[in-house]
Amino acid sequence: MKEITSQQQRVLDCIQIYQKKTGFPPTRADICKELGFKSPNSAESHLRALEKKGFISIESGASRGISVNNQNNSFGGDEYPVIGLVAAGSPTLAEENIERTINCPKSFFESGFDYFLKVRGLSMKDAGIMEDDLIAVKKTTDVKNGDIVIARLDDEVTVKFFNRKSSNIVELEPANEDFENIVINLESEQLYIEGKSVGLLRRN
Amino acid sequence: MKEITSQQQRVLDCIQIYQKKTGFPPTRADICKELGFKSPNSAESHLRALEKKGFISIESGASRGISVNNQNNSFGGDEYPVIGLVAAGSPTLAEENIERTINCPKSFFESGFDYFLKVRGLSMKDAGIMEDDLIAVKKTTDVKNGDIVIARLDDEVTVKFFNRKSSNIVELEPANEDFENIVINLESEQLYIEGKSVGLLRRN
DNA sequence: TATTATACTGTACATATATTCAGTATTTTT
DNA sequence: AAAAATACTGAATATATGTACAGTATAATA
Repeated sequence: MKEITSQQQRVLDCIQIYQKKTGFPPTRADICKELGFKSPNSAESHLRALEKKGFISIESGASRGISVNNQNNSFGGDEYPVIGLVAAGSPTLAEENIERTINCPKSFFESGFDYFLKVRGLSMKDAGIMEDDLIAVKKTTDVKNGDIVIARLDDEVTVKFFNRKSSNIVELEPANEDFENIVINLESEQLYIEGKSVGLLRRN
Repeated sequence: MKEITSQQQRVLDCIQIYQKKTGFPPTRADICKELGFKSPNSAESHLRALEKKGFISIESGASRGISVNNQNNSFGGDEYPVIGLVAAGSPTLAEENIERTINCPKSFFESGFDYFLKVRGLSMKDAGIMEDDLIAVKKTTDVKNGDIVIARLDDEVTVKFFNRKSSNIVELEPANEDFENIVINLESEQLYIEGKSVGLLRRN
């Protein structure tokens, strides 16, 4: 995605505001009216530039055939899979593990996310994570101490605080005094970081 | 909102599916193509019926000028206010209390909701409600024992479990052993139920 | 320095599109 | 039994709209 100019940003904003207000995209003439242009070709040129840079798609020949390529704006939503956290087995995006999907804006959780993970057990209850809560998971291996991570040891998947003690020692810490820390020596054990928690959703 | 016929429902579904797929509403011809009609007037008639019944709005003269009147479908979202839970004062929807808004589908929490309430303190921590969590609040006075309610005593607003002991006695129970139950005698004290929690949102 | 991208005005036109009119037939409501 | 709503086909048309062409001017890039 190339850089956007300030005028192109104005046009992009205009499209989204118009769509939010009316329910359908603007025509070239609508954009001109909103932004004070006097020629429909002013809008046309900006639209072509925005399309070239990947911000929008234009359906040739179709009136109002503009669609914003929603990357990280809050207009429109997407279906996110809900994956059950089974005691054994990796929480892959394989279809058999998807319980259902939830429609949710892409930018709902700050840094974006990939799927929801349904929590089993109370090992993180003091961090406010209860049974059946849905954790918004961002797939990444870039985690810092104190992050709530989705970790996999062999086939055991677990949600815990991440704490790197030294270059070879990682501790996975629960938030419940009834559970004990899991100490992993990276030299003798395999630890997979599936991702980290970027948010939480609970529905009563 | 009058009753919808099965054919009109097909047309309404068609509009929403088309919009989700392309980013803009269909023309009469598009609807015909999708549903197998041979005359654009078939679509036109259904659109007029849907408009008359309040399911859609049509902008006269505008191409693709159809907008679905989103009541409780998951297409498109709305801005919901986030209200800070101040120690004293009612969490009204007055503008000065709105910290910001969050774009979220209307049907995101099952029974619908009216606003988000930002939590202060840890009095409900054992129920998994932590500081700065956002509770999805549905404005209602219809609460049952065990519901998490937003209650107001004079100017003090609090989030607690609701428990009616008898016709005159209500207990507001925290989920934290460091806090004590609030016992209210309805004969001598005023209790306002602002609403109840229908969900929770946390962003790391 | 030449070229490309940006940022417009203004005119023109083919076609995409809404919309009306004229029918036919069935079902529902009054 | 009459009227209104539903559910279509088919043709016609005014206009809404995308889009190309011809310019002008400035800033950024090669």
